[in-house]
Amino acid sequence: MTRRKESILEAAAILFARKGFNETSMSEVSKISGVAQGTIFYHFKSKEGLLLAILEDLKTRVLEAFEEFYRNENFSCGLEMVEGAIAFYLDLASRLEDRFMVLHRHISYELALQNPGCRRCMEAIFDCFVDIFEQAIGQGQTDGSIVALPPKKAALILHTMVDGLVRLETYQLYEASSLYEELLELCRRMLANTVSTE
Amino acid sequence: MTRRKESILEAAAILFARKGFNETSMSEVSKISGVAQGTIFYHFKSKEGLLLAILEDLKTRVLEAFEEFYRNENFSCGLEMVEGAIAFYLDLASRLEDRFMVLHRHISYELALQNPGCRRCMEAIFDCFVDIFEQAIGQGQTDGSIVALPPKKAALILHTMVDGLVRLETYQLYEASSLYEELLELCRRMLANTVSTE
DNA sequence: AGCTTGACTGACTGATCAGTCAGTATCTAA
DNA sequence: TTAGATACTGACTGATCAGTCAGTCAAGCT
Repeated sequence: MTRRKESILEAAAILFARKGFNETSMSEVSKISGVAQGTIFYHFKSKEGLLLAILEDLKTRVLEAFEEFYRNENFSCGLEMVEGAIAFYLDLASRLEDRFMVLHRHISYELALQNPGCRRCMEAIFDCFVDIFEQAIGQGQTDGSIVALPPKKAALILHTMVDGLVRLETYQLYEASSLYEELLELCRRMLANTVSTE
Repeated sequence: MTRRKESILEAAAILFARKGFNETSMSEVSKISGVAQGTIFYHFKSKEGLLLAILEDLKTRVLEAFEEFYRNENFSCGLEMVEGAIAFYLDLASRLEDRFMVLHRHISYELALQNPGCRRCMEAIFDCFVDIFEQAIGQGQTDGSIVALPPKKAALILHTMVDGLVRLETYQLYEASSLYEELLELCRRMLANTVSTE
């Protein structure tokens, strides 16, 4: 990846995230990235191709972070791993704020509907997120820290909750960070196995 | 409200919901609504004014539904009222599917940032949703069916969960309706007061 | 030196779109 | 009946934008 290509990708990600895809013109991307407009079309075949490249790049980063989470995994029980997964997710969303905003834009879902490559990419990202929660719940059910419930469904709901917090932050509708402790507490109550297995 | 104006509003709501605001041209709105393009600008001062009118109309409908919910309120305890509120929200989102999709579009939040009237409208809708949950939680804490926790924060998280389910349905990422029972169960565990108050 | 190639440039184009406007039709009330 | 108001029309305009293309430039090879 040349430096030029990277700076186009970075500028486009920021603009698509903050202004939106259709609200951003290629001449703006060229201005912000400091690259001539023609150069963008030399590296990316179209505006949509540029969006796809941003999503592919995000997929790579998410999968890397995902693997790191498992490598450093060191939780005393599944319930604690769920808490770790929530913290991991929120940390990732904050570090990759602009990329998550692009991911949350409708345009990405619309592109996924008409472009199989994009759909595979979006699914990989989404599956990765849900997987973390599902693994943690599965482990918790094995070690007895989490109550019996369908792991996949609970993982989807968990992801929805945590991602909702990220959305609240994005839209600045509420001081979302102040909800973090509450969210953890509610998730614990939601999942914790209160019946002793001994 | 003339019949012409209504059909413009209806067509625009459907198009803005399914295709997006910037992806919909005024000539499409005119074609679908069966009204000349000039007529749209006779009734609405601009394309953004049309979006604002859709949101104002939604606000009216939501506030009406909200009042009806309270009128028919007949729950044995606060926890049951929370369940009723979740059912109410999902039913409303399904009946007003297209309007909710418009509400979920970034463009609505962006318009709210630059147009105070739009912001007041969006806040009224949002507050109304969170209020239902907050009232229910408050009642549950009074009657002892719901555990002690900050009602506003818990209401925000509840809304996030239920709205997340609506989003899953919109994006067709998962057979979301199959999550309904699970969601109810998790919310019950999350909020239920397990300590006897007697 | 001469040749090739990949990176890069920015002026240009055809298409699209929001919004305008001059004019027509329909209604209403005196 | 008619004058004025309100509702409606669709061709038109100026602006914007994605994408193109003819050509420059520098690095590497022979």
